[in-house]
Amino acid sequence: MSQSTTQHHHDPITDQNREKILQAAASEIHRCGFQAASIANILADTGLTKGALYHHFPSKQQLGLAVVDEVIHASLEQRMFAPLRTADNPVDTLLDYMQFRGEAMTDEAIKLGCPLNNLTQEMSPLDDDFKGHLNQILQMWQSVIEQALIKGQAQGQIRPDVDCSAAALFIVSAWEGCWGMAKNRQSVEVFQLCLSQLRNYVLNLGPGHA
Amino acid sequence: MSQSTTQHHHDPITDQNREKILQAAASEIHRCGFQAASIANILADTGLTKGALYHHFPSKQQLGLAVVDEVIHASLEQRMFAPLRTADNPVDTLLDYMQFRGEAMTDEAIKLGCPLNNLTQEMSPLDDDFKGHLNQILQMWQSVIEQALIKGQAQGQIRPDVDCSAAALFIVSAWEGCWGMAKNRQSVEVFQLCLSQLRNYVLNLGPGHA
DNA sequence: CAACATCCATACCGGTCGGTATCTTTAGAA
DNA sequence: TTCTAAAGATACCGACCGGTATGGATGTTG
Repeated sequence: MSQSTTQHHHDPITDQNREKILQAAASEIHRCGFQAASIANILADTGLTKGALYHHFPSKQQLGLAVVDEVIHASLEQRMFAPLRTADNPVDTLLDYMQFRGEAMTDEAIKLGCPLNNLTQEMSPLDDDFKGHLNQILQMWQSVIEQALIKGQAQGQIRPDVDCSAAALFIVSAWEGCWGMAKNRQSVEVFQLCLSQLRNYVLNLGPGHA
Repeated sequence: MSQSTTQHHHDPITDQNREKILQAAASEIHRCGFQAASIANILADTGLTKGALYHHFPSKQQLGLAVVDEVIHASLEQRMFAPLRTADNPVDTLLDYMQFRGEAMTDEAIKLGCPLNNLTQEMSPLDDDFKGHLNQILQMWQSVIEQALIKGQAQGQIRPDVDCSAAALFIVSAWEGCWGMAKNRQSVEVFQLCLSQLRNYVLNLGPGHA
């Protein structure tokens, strides 16, 4: 695979058109959802045609799954999971990240909603492949937060009696719920207000809040 | 309008076919979402044809809005809003209702998700009419819970420093979030576990948890 | 050069969609 | 009975969908 840069087969590094299609698909899916996402619109954004798309992806479903893995999962991994894993003080890192996400949120992003949650709500009941790939991301997210809370317990920031697994499950759930509520209201203030309540929940996991 | 039972025009009481279409549409939308809901499938369920549907509803959008108002809103009003409004002890009523919903939840309902949340996530960015009608339900829900918390403050069950509006916003958000998470996992146990964490949040609004 | 695989553009297909025009049937009112 | 309008059935339309078959570039290998 990495024997030579002039290899005969599929070289993912220089595959620019595939990446263009992937990004356009991610944008279209984010706007319209997967089922309503139009192949024609995606191609219009890229300037390419169906020949290019169906050369790189065997079907619309596989394109969607590639968006899930290579765009959504990759973005969360880089922006959230990795920092939480390597943080010395993961609980503060989590709280800071929630604060940051609230402040950096834009009207457009609120209007369209969380890409992960959108696809989860739409596709989980319809397609087991989507459900599996999305589930993997959500499980990873929950796991990262659970480990952060466990590390917080070792550091005395989280009470020892807290069920870190259940708390992590709830944090992820409520986080997506905040996105969803703000999406309907189309208000970043609602998102910030809602997320600050979630911050309160996390703070209440600390000592002195028995 | 109510002058006579033998009136010449549209009598909503004896309009059975309209109700059949409405229920079939609610079911189809619940399964597939609004955009993917097929008029043909709805009519196949009822045994009627397009002539009947487009006699009672001017468009698919208006049919969808009727489902929102006359099925989803009406159901929540009857099963949740009204009991909370008239309860002597609305905080306990809320906690009991959360418990009840968790225990009475079925695999099928978890798989399909919350009808209100499904439509909210799908349609809010796409259609202002849907957004408005759904927003009205969510605002009502939040308001009912906020009033319950305020009444709880008067009864000493909720700390006086609690921001009941923000807390109600978060409760509704997290509630839908729990449903969404369980929808991906397709597990009633996840729903119950998640909702029990939300119960903990509400309990932490009480005295002795400063 | 010739052979070949990659990459992508074009034209086209069957199927489904929401919606409409037209007609028949039904039923209440005079 | 006769008139009238609601109620609903049928056939049909244009638009869009995802997918495919084909052929033409392009560039690498023998």
